[in-house]
Amino acid sequence: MEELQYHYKYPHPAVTTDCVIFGFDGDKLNVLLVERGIEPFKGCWALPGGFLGMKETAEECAARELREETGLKDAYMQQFHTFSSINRDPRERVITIAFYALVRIQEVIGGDDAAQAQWFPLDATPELAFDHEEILEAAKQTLREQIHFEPVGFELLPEKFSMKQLQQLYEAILGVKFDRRNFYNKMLHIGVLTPLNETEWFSNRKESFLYKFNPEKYEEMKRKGFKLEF
Amino acid sequence: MEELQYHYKYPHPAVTTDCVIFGFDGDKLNVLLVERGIEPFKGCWALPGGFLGMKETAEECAARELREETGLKDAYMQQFHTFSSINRDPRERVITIAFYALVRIQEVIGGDDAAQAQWFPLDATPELAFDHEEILEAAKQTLREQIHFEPVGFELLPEKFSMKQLQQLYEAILGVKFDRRNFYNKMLHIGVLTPLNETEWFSNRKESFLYKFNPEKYEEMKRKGFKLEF
DNA sequence: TCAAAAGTGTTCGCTATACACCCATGG
DNA sequence: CCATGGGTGTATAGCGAACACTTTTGA
Repeated sequence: MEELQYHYKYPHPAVTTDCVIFGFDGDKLNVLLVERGIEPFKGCWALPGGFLGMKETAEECAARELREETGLKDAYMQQFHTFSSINRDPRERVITIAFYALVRIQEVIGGDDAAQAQWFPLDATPELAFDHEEILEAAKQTLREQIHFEPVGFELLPEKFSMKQLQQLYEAILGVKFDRRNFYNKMLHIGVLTPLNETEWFSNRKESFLYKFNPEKYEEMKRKGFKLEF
Repeated sequence: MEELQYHYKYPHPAVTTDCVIFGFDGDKLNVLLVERGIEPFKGCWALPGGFLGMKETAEECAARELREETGLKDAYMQQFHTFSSINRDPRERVITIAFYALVRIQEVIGGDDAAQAQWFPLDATPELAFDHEEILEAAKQTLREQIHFEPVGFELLPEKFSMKQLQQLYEAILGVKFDRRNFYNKMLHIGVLTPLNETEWFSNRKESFLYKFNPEKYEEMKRKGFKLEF
């Protein structure tokens, strides 16, 4: 028989955090999923997540999950919604605080539980456990909105990147196509990119210039009020 | 001695919702606060809120709080953040799902607990219980961001309003001043306003034309992609 | 008759957009 | 030598910001 050693005067729901971990492979946006090893939904793919400890905030809990799955310690991470449908979990009432994280896919090493973690392109995700499809959909929507105010793109790219990569990322997030020349002009004009005098071969036709993100410039622009129109 | 009749294998935090209820009085943005009748923070002003029932979602819980305080049944309401600091509440671990609501201040009637509810201008709020100052600050920030994508302003105004009122509301939310003529032109140009052939006397100098919000036009614009720049 | 509120247009500069040309490379 | 990828510049239209005049009314 189970020991039920925690007692309360009123009923309490369980609280978890779930993480939608986005990574960009240079072509498509991907999300990291784990295969559940226990019931319910055993064998089903799900978002990484877990119960909130009593001595940690939701942010700490989500960061812990991220570290366990990716080995990353300080990725960009943001709370975006709390899901509280009554029957989310068949075991008991569970509400989950959902986060999304942006990571450089190259930096991800197998975490503690990495055996069953796997990247999926956003347009080819499997069926998910619980209400995780809804959570994933909400995360995608939030990311699309955030990108207008925050340079979230840069969190997903390596330190040095080509303009083409940056464009592909924005196209992948927003689901639209941009004119290559206008995209170059705009990005260079707003000034958050520092051109490097380096090139790299991405295609086998021609080498590309590399850029890096300029955080000081970005902070300055955010203070003055800022818009990134697309 | 208290009866502790709810038992769990693992510790569970308590979960509440808190509501930041904004109202516009034609001049300034206001927030509805309640005076706490019980410990902790007895006598202190706080955001309306309460414990999540086991048979209601966070959204239902917040709507219930709103109804109890304002008598309103279907105001605009939006979840914006979940606060989970460890010692938010001295009694036990409590996490709170925070919502903000936009209501027409004229439509608010005394709710069930109205005796101790009171509107405060945003620039003259008293000291608040718990971490409610932080919650209020986050709500203001969220509202400022939302107003660029959603016509949240209209939720705060009466059905018929003058251009001046609309401008004052936007100024109050964003904390800036606009050129009266440019504001008129822009608002009329984007087409979400329907001019009414009616006037009303707001000042004692000259009567003002009235407008109403056009939701169909707004939905159409939102589908096509949309920006409200200020 | 003067001050304050409110309604209406014009001008200018910037920027988003559409679009064309050149260079380098591998086959 | 040509197809492909990649770098750069220009012309135009539309929008945002600055700005002036008129009318109405109460004091």
